[in-house]
Amino acid sequence: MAGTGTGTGVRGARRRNTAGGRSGLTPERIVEGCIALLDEHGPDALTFRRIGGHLGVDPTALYRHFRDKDELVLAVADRLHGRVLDDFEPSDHWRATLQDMLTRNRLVYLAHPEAAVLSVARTTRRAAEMAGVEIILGALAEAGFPPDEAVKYYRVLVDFVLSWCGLEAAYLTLSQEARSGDENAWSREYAGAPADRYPHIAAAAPFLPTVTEEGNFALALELLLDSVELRAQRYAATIGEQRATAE
Amino acid sequence: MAGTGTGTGVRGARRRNTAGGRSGLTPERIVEGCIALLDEHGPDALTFRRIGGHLGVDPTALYRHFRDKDELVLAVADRLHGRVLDDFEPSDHWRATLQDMLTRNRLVYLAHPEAAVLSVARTTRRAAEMAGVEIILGALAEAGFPPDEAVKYYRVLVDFVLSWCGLEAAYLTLSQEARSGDENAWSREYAGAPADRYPHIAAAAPFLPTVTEEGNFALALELLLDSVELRAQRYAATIGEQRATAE
DNA sequence: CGAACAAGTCAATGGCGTTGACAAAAGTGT
DNA sequence: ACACTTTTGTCAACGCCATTGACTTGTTCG
Repeated sequence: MAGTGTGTGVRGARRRNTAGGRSGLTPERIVEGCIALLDEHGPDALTFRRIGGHLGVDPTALYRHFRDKDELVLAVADRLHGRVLDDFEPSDHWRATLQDMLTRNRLVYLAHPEAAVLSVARTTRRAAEMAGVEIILGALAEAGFPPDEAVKYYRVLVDFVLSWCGLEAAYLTLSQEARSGDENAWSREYAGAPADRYPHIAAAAPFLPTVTEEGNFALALELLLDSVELRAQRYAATIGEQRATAE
Repeated sequence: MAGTGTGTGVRGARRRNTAGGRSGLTPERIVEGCIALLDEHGPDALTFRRIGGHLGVDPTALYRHFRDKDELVLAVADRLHGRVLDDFEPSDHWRATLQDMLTRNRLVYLAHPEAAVLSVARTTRRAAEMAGVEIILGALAEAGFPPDEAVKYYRVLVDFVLSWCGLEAAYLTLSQEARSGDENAWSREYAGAPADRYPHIAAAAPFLPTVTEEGNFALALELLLDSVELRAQRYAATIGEQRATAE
């Protein structure tokens, strides 16, 4: 229950409900500072020393508001998670709703990879998360799935987007050298693969760099939703059949 | 390039092809020690000091075999990749080949969650990785895709299985408290969701705990391969059409 | 007003990756 | 066998990190 950090386990016991101490430092201001720092200087900049410097405050002052760095990162993640649904409007077709929502989810997470990496495997159980689950389950119900079927596809879609974002975010948090090395692997080393031992790689090598991250995600999501839609249609057909034979 | 660590950039210039120095320290022994350490004490245990302690060697001795920690992690990752292919036999149908290989990939990674977390995001560009890529591209070629199409589905399938394993592995490496807390979220807090605000969650709640990790992965993979197969058939049909009209 | 306590500061701890200087062992050429 | 070069393990140190305990200062409430 990371919350805003106001609660148990914070240095100096419980906090009064005032608007900041003598430096005007609040969990909200800290989280905002962290996001600014992440956006400006990258994931490696998220250290207590640099956050403190950015806010004009002693680094250890942050411990008055967050128990440790993990709680701080989760608070940042919470703030971002809310943004996914901030101005989200369900579409009139269930498939468009799912596609829009999952795509937005990815964009928000990838805007802040450091927070994403640490939070994809966690369940926050806060209001924003529940609202998102409700929307997805609603879309699947609209597709025609009964609850016991819907939960299966719900888990597939959620785990898919979370894990995919986790992978992309982890990649973004790599150091610059490691990342450029990995990127060169595709265009250089795979292109130089011996055609006798790796014929298919040799044939595919020219096209490997043409795949973009956005296109890759879009295709994966499209493949999944295609299958879900197909099964929804089949499910509806068998239900209709059962109804027809029952009458 | 990075290879086993024997190569450029390693402290002390190039190395002779002897079987270890005066302590019998080799890149292979180091990697094995790392995996043992990861399995036993988790991902945070992978520090030069602890590796050195585990191998009975000065921590900085590792720099004679690996330029930096990144290169070491890559070597560990490739060892895992290699285990996926150790006794793998391609099936006679391309879909079975893909399904078997990706399923094996998951099993190997989840057997060493700590190592998996560190390696899923990396492209190792070593032999084992290339062999796996070749198999997947070969299966897609067998499905009827030309290289420029095959690379798209290759990237989808690989990124899917890597990211999925990363998420599951990250979950397995969470502390016991965090994990049980997250598990309770599904059965307790979601079950107690107010039915007026979250009607679909309320309806689905009883079925949420019935989803297993294995079944979840199997379903996701099945959905993806269904779509890939469908597109392969459609692609073959349009090619046949073009041939028919060309004659 | 004064006691209680929150909130910021300071100094210090131990761990991390990494580096440079050094010593000992192992190979190499004569 | 000898001097040589190169490898490879060791040692001490640097700067960074998160985190802690003891302090000071400001705020707030009885």
